[in-house]
Amino acid sequence: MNEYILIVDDESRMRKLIKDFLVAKGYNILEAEDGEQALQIFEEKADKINLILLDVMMPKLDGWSVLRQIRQNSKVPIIMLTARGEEQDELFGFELGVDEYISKPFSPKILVARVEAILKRTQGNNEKRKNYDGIEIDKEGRTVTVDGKAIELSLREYELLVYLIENENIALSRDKILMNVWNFDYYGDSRTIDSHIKKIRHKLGKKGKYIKTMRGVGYKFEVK
Amino acid sequence: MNEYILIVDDESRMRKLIKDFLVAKGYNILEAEDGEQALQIFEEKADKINLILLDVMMPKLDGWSVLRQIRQNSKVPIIMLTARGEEQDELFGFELGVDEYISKPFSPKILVARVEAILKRTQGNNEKRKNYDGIEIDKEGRTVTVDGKAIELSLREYELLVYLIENENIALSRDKILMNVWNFDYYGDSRTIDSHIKKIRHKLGKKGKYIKTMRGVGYKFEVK
DNA sequence: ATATTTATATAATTTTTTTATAAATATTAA
DNA sequence: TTAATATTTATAAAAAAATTATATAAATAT
Repeated sequence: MNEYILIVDDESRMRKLIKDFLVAKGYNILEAEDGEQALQIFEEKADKINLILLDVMMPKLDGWSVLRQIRQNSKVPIIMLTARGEEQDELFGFELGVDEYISKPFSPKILVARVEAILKRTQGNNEKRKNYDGIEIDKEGRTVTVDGKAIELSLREYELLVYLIENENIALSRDKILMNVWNFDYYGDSRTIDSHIKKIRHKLGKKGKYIKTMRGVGYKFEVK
Repeated sequence: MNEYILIVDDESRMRKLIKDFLVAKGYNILEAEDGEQALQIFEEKADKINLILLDVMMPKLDGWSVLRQIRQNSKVPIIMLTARGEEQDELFGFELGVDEYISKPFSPKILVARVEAILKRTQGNNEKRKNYDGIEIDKEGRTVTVDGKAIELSLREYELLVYLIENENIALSRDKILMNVWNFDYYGDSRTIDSHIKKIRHKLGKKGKYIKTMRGVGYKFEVK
């Protein structure tokens, strides 16, 4: 349960409405107010985003264009938000890889139901707890235990560790880590990541060695 | 752990498959091979049955009809078994009170995981009284006692505490808490939640420590 | 009237970032 | 290859920033 949903709509009121209901259901929300911003955000956080709610009518770049662009290299589930009367486009959309349509106005209940149905379908077996040679992450509780003993991690430490672990066996550059664990625009350079890595390693004790240093690149979580 | 699960499917092979896995997990199984039988069994044993696995396509009386009948006077959790491609019915189902969908073919692992998840969710909440290391909530009476001694909580305090406790071991964000305990959205960030937490902790005395602060996130109720 | 809820201000605490230096690793020249 | 040099990361401690706890006051509801 740590899914990210990108809401793309030019009306801030609409975004807020949707967001509130999804937040209440425990989803993390990203917002874009036009197509260009949507593409930009998606490019940065593609690996985090589990579903996109995409309005059709938008200034700058409409929903269809965004859809096409994203579909060039991603299969992320997309729900299109259409105004009533745009049904004739639906068939067209399915061919481009739309997963669902919801026509405005819609009840929040329906929206939530569809989102949950799709995520259930696509996520498949998304276990809440995972165990990596004794390092166990409980996402609901946001706690980490090592060999059954809880360790205390700060927010950033927790998120950094989870990010590394979710990308097990993948070398992650510092840039990528900053993009995903910190906020989009983060200027600070210095040894911030290193400091956190150090603390995490220390708190993991013997198992800290699973966080490998990839010299010149970044870090990698690898159990072996 | 003495839960009864009713499996409704016209294919005996399918029933056997599901049954074997659930029996292995320690559940008691009842079987029905069509909708009529399902209703009959449910009528007889309604108070014993904790969950129903219900196939949609069946002779005599299909899954939807069974669902509707049962929902007239029971909230028993129901998981619908659908053939692939019946997704469009899902929304319809949710409104009728379906708790989950599993589409065939499915892996037994997924089935078991969902069954367990639902039972955990529903069983926990069903009890009118629960005791968390001396903190006891009587939902009917809307009272809380600590080590047998009643404490006085205001409306918000009570609801906040119940919300935290019902989500035991789950880290709850401030947003989520606001949405669920205050049920309106809320501008400006004041320390309202914190104030209430403080008061609850104080009233819980020593046991106030079970409300953990999740820095950067929110709060979590955790007895340990 | 009284109790409850929310707002505000400040203190206390924790987290995050920066900084400086040491250590490790890689690169280059002899 | 070895030694010198450069680059990168590890580490610790200090500084800065962010978050929460708490008390009290104000607003609101009962």
